[in-house]
Amino acid sequence: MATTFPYAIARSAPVPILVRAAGESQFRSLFATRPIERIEPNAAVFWEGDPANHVFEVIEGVLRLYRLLPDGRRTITGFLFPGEILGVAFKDRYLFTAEAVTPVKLQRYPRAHLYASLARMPGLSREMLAMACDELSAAQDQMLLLARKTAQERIASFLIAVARRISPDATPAREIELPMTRLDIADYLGLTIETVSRAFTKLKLEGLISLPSPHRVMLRKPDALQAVSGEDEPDEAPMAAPRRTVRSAVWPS
Amino acid sequence: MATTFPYAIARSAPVPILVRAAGESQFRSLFATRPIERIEPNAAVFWEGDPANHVFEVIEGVLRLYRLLPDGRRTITGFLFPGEILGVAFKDRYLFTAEAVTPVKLQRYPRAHLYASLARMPGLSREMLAMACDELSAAQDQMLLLARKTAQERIASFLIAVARRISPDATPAREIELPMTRLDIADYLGLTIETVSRAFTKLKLEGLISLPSPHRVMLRKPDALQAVSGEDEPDEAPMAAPRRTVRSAVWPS
DNA sequence: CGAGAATTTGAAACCCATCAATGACGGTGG
DNA sequence: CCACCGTCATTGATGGGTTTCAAATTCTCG
Repeated sequence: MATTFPYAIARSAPVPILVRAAGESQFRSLFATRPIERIEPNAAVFWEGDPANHVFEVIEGVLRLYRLLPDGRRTITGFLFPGEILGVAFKDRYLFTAEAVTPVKLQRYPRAHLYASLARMPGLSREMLAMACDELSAAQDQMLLLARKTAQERIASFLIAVARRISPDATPAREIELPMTRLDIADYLGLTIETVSRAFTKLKLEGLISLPSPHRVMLRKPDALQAVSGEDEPDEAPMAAPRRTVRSAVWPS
Repeated sequence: MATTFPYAIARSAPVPILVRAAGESQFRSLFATRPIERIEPNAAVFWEGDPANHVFEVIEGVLRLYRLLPDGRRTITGFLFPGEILGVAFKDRYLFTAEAVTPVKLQRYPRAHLYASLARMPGLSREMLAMACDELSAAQDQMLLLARKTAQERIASFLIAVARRISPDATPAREIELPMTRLDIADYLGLTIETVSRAFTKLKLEGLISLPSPHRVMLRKPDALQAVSGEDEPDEAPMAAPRRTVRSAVWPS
């Protein structure tokens, strides 16, 4: 399809948008009376480019959200856990494909109703903006991970993030389940399955984790894992790195 | 700072948020009466973690937005061009640092006023949501680029994206200026300056671009460039790749 | 228990990063 | 005016982390 240059850039065109978000909210109250639907593993909730007619709440199970390049290369932009919300698009088409990793239960709410609710519930749009912001923050974390972290750091970051995400309270879980396959993890972290596997093995040999089964991980030394993740201050920083930028004259004004 | 595990994950904590967006809008009308401020190259508009007290519109020049890992590794999450908007946070702190690449003129608007305006201007929150969605779409494109594209593909994608962005009308510019340094480009694309430079040279040798100067690029074969970017259908796809996922029972309902 | 799928492990190749040196500008001061 | 100098970009040589290709092993589930 030799699309001529100007109008091509296939994916960033008039595509849809977002999103995922969790929380207690006016938002979730919308779903109260909706029937629960079930999806089998590897079935899609919707495809990238589908008309974005509904928003969804995940009741049970895990979803993966992904985009593809035309030749099939895939990046998983995120996983969705119970309690999180999906499809709050503000374009008319979905930005990505959403598929079930495990058996999933979810509720659906029509976007048209959502817009009506926006008028009625004053806090709702604010809430949706906050959700979009959280999403963006996560996306930027992920960009930093993909652009600059080593394989080992990516895996460590991933394990820590999952541990925090699945635990309802403040203390991250010590033992986590990873329902997704190594391929899913690889496509999420910008690696191959072999590299993912080797990174797990290395962390295991170093005693930071153990793997009772491929889909179950015990975090034996969470703070050591945190250190490996690249998010900690490096030990040796005797003198602070000098800022290379100039303080702006703008801020004080 | 050996933060104990639970509360660590420094960056995704209660940090701030967003954003960038362009457009004709109610939004931009807010800035009408504001004085124009000037920033010199490499000076910061604000730092990651600063209280997010203002939103900004870029009048002239280019900004870079970036995040750092504690050890100094950097990822530029985006560049901001004239007409685009910055700092529409919905947390209380900025998510990233914003610095001038070139001499920049911008206008500032207090966020507190913005919230007041939200009540007065009904379309505004909708507009802001749309902006957040565009931003997210761009972020996901970038994730795909960082996770799965080769150096050559990244550079081609970047050039095409800039050509589209700087041209007000629909037809991308044939000749573009890149005010940012090779290091900025490298940190945006998850590469090193050497790899960026070699990719430019290779595209030049292949006749797809020419480089009158390091900061000026002529796109000689835009559609060939598009083909290199990885966003085109690969030539050889005699039979469509089989979908590996199952059509969901959910959608038709 | 058995079969296919998923994961792990191994060996080799490759792309990009790193280290190093040269070249091109742009601004400054003699 | 032009040599000097610092910064940035380019080019070269080498090395390493990850990918690719391949095979063995383990897991899962009917």
